[in-house]
Amino acid sequence: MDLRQLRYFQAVAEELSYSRAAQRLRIAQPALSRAVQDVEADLDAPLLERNRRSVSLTPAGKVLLREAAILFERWDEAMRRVRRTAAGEEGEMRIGYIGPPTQPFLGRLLKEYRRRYPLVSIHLEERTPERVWEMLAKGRLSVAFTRPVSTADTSGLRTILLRKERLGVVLPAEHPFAQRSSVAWRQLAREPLIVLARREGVGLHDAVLTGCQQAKFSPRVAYTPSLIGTVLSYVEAGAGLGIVPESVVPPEPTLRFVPLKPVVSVPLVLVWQEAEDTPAVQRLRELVTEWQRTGKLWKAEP
Amino acid sequence: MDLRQLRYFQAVAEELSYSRAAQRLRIAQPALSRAVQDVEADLDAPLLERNRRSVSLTPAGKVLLREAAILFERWDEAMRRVRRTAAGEEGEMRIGYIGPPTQPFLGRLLKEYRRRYPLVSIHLEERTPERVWEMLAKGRLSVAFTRPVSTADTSGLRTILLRKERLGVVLPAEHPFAQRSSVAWRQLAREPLIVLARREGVGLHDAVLTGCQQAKFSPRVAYTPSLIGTVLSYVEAGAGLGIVPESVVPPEPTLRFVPLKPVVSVPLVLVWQEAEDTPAVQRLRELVTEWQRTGKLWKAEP
DNA sequence: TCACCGTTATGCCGAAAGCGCATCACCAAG
DNA sequence: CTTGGTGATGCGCTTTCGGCATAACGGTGA
Repeated sequence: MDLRQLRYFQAVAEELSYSRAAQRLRIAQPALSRAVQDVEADLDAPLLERNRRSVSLTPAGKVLLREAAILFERWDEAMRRVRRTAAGEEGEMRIGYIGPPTQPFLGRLLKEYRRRYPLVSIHLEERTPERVWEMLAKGRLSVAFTRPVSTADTSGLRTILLRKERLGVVLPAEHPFAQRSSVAWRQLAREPLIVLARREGVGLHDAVLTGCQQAKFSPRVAYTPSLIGTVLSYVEAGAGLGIVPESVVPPEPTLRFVPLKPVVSVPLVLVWQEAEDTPAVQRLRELVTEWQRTGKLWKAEP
Repeated sequence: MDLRQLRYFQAVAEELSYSRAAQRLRIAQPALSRAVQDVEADLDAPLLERNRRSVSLTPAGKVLLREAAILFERWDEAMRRVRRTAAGEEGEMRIGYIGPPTQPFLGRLLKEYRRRYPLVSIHLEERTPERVWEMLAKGRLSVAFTRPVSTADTSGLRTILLRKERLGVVLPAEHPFAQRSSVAWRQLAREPLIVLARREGVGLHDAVLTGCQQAKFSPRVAYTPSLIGTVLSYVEAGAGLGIVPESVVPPEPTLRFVPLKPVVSVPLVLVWQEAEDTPAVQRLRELVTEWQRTGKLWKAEP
């Protein structure tokens, strides 16, 4: 027994007429006659009562008609789902990300993604850059927004650069450097510095150390808090000068951000498993590329 | 896309190997290769990743594999149900019956039926004989145990005789007739009689009147209660003599049943719609026939 | 490095199945 | 009794399906 045969039976059972059903199916009537006979033989069950000039359903026929409707429904649904999955319009995606540097765009990006592909279910995992890379390597994430980490195992992973952020110094508005358009690394040699803890952001922390090293001094690191916001709090409290990427705009008017020279930058990247490059991830990449190309994010609210 | 193709895809997806799948399906490997390609073209979705020496599932392939399992499950279930329905092992049956004369056997009969065909759902409707015939004519019942009713429309209905019950007189144990082996109708001429109400049992009531008429007298009908049990109560109370079929065995030792001569009997029949003669009903008829033939009912409890 | 083995894909042919046309058998209505 | 419409059947054509032989390819071992 076959889908084609079932479809034919269904047509006859619904029309209660072989000739009308044949018209509907755009085939000749004898083919139908055969098909239904074959089905009956296959199930060894009479399905249609063809007595004098009228066709009616036997109990088994009624059951089959009901079941057929259900089966075709499920069948179509299954085909739809496969197509949608292949097109990246349906599926599942686990996104890893690090909070602060992605905060300015991630929300709006995902909002647009959900608008376009509402059937893709998204799981978000906020972690430290190191954890993100680890989960990615283990296949626990489909894709991630993070910073490069030198220790990470990047085999089988592919990345695209989203942005490079210059490092700069955050200082109180009344500080002598506050009005300048840039500050040299050298000038930080004697200052107490405040940098994000290494375990929270290896890339950033190491970039700061590299900057100092290239300027040939060893930094006096006063504090290494776990949150980027806490860096700002320390600065406000006069505990020293903070070093952060430019995306960390101080919200308080009492603080200033001044870029450091020579430019040292920390990249932000999009990473994914080459092996698990699902259509849903591809669509996300397309969206990111579109954003990069046009330079425009989508409005938060339509 | 086709059931065959889906089955082929399923085999490959489960084995993750074309050649093993081909072995399992007992076909040659090239046929499989084609079939899967056709499916992929049909859905325009890649389903299998055949890279270097290994076959793996794409996201769409995973979805299809899951859906396929569900679909085949439902498909098999549907086929099973149709077969079972045709064999009368599954289905629905509305049985009409009249209470008192069927009481000695109906319970055990249905118990055995349920034991043999547990998936047939049975609806029981107890009515007066007239109502039973009416519902049968309207197609509201699949089959019924009842007594013939002269006014009933029997077109399209078929009946088989279950038993013919002789009429007899129920009287107090101390009554002069109580020790006799039969009583002539004539002898009831002067007695006050108690008969079931005509609206409750036309066949029985009319049979009594016919008996009297053939004995050439008009009966003195004292009471016509609605329940057969009430007939016995009246007799016990000394209100007259009851006339009932022999299946009404007086449980009280104070009452006696004595057959009437000449024999007048009321039949009990099994009736069904010729047009709605479902397999479930056929099985019930077979069971009844078996009972009639062997004369044996099945034990109430195994 | 190269031959070899086992993998999937492709070309080709014979067998089988599906379909349409013509026609039959049947029944009801005119 | 004819006529028109129904489903069933016989037959030939076309399509499809499967098998065989073989190609293309990648991994493995000498």
